[in-house]
Amino acid sequence: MVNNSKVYDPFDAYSIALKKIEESGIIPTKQRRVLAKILFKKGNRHISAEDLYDEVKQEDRKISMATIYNTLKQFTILGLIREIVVDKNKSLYDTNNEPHYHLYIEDEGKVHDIPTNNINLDLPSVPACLNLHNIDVIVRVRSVKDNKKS
Amino acid sequence: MVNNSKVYDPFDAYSIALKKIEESGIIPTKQRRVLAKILFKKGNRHISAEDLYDEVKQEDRKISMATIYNTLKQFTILGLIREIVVDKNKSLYDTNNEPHYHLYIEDEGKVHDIPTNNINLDLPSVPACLNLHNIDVIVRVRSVKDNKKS
DNA sequence: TTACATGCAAAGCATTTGCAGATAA
DNA sequence: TTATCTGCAAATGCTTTGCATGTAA
Repeated sequence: MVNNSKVYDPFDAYSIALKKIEESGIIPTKQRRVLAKILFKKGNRHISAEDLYDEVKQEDRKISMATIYNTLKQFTILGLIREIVVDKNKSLYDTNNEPHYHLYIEDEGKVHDIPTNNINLDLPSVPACLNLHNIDVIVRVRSVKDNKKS
Repeated sequence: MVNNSKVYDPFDAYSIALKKIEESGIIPTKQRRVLAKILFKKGNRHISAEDLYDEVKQEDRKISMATIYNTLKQFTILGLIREIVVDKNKSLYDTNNEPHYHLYIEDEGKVHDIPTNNINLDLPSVPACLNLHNIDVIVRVRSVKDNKKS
């Protein structure tokens, strides 16, 4: 018996995530709960697999990279997080489930959210033969101090 | 002496590209001209490094992958093409220099252009401390026939 | 008990790099 | 001639996979 039975709190992202995990049929193992806590107990995040690995270590635990990747994939399929591909060589995982877009500061490798109400995106309707999955908007910027050519 | 001295045609994308290459100071070597021809003589394209490699081979030539990657990077820096990262493990290079956004059909791995006049994107103004580099809009869709969950 | 999950190490794969030889001007 | 470029092979770095072991219920 897993002892994580707290009362479901519809305003707590971690609580919501745990509920979705349980409902989905996958087992809420210790690793999955630890990762969910890191992901959802600290507000909206844009976190890489390696960041997660390090944060687990900071809690004097250890979860293998294989499990971290597996879990990130499962959480993505469950709709708990969203993968954002800002750079060829690194995926970030976004815990913000509200519609929003991203400001990517290239020289820092950091992502910030842009609330949707600041953006007005009128798309032509998607053809009936296609299922809309996602709309990624990434505004790519560089710090002014970093004035390398174009 | 490189024998590619045709009259500059301001309406031909290949001609424009060659001119920019010459003006930039990099040498318009045979490899660079072959790649520029493939990129710009066939209308707007979204092509991967491997696609390019294969198309060169179809012309009974051979250009090494290292050179292809080097050239794509240089052309990107020169502003001749734009790198679009649709998927974690593959970059595509876009020869369309007009402002536009992308429709990405995930199960096919294909990208189509969405003309800008079909989209109305009102962004909050970028803070003065940042240089706007690019805005990527990727509309991710799946074929209806491909009805895997979520 | 048993299906499912984890973790290690190895594999995979796109991309980059080091460097010797080739080439443009 | 000489700076620049090319191509091979090796290296890199993120991510995935195979498989033996562990675990939740």
